[in-house]
Amino acid sequence: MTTVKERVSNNQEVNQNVQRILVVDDESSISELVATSLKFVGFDVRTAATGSQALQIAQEFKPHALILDVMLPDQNGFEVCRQIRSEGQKVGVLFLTAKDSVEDKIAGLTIGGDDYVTKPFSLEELVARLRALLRRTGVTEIESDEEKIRFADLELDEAAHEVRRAGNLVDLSPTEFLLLRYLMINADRVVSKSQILDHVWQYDFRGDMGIVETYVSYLRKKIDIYEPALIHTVRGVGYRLRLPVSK
Amino acid sequence: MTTVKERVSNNQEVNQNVQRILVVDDESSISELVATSLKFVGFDVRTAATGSQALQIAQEFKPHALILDVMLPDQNGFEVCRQIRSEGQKVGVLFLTAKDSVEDKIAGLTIGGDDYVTKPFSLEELVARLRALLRRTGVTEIESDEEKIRFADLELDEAAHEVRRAGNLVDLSPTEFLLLRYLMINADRVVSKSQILDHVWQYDFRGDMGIVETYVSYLRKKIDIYEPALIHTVRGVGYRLRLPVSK
DNA sequence: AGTAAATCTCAGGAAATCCTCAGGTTAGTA
DNA sequence: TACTAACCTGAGGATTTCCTGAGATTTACT
Repeated sequence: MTTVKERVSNNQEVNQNVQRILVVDDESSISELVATSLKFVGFDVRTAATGSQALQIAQEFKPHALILDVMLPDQNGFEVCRQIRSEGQKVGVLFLTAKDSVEDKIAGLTIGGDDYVTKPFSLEELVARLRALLRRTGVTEIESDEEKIRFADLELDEAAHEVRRAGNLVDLSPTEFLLLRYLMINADRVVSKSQILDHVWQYDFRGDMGIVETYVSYLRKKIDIYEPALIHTVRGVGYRLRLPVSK
Repeated sequence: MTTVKERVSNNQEVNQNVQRILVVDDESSISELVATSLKFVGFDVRTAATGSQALQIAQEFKPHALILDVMLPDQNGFEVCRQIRSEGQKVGVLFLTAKDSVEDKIAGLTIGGDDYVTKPFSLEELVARLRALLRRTGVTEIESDEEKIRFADLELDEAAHEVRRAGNLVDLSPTEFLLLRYLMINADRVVSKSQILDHVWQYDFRGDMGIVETYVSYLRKKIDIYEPALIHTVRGVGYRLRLPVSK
């Protein structure tokens, strides 16, 4: 999450040190959204709007993973996936699919280490799934990522989807889990309610920010029943995970 | 807003060393206000009143960030944003929106590194948000910005939204925080009450300057209970943050 | 279908913050 | 010293923000 500065956005040169992701979706609003977020967290990203364009870019970009809309104007996502793989490229695929489309069909087709996410998704979730996929498919040369995030006596295990406070297992709902992760990733800095909404909730959520308050409240009842309390509200600004200060 | 004379207002030449901001708002009072302030703090600024004009200017000006009213006469701000980005320009966007407008709509759309500020805003806040945005989106080549401002034994941490005096945590309300930041940014120079009002309070505040006195008083009770006092009043002129002089 | 869990809306109450006001204090000046 | 303008600060009411419980709605699973 920290600091990967990519200066030349449309640099055609392939950056060797960073994981490369190719995002394929014909809705530019989606691919832009995803690309921006992924760049922000440190990936090297390209986008394509069609299957054939994706194929073309993949040849020279050699992505570690694809984020691939199942519905594309020229051909379907599975076909694109098959073609790219038939060229010998070892690449994990994260499919994007509409909620109402027949999920089982996708489930059946996402074999191997692949995965899928339904639209609309939340950015936190997308990134988490992508990371898991990269780990699973082992396309990453970098052994960097530990699968646990820690803060104080809090421990969040991505792989096991488990949270512990002072060793005690805490049972969280999916949304609570995403919220806590977002807070932990941003430990010690204030995050506003709209930032939380943007990252934790699905991108088309239209409710008001009260729901963030509600979920913070839920979270507190589960993890801040232990001492000391870690979730602090900064009135008029947002929330912040922090340890009590010395004085 | 007081008096910042902008000399080379419509200089078409692009300054390469300074971050370029394009301000888009159809109310000229707003865009002027914002432009003047940003120029004053060192940005290279252009303004546009419509979406199409913004697009046109963006092409040659290549701004690092946009400050963009959501409501524009010809098209809405999101559309403008999308178009500029679709041309491959990498820009962060700070949306301006009326307080009562449907906030949820914005929340959903300002993903990635973007942010939004509701009208009426305070200039201090706008600039702070803009800086944070530039840091986040990494469009700035300058890695200079630490997220802390220091003066004497005072330390103001933007990210944590925390203030310490001699290491001791000081709890400030949002307005107190903005006021202190303004004083710290202008450390050692006198700032008048109307300057403070212009920068710290929302631009439509209609109360009198007594409120500045009140808040200076609040601040003193929180940070000048320590020795030596740092906030000094310059009678008939304003306030000034300074260390006692040796002689 | 039926149940349980998770999600979301809503609204009352509590608390922090904001702001006005007015009486008291200080600094400058005659 | 007396006067005046500028400034300080406490009090208190208005406003905003936040918390939380309760219920409606959706989703997942049997």
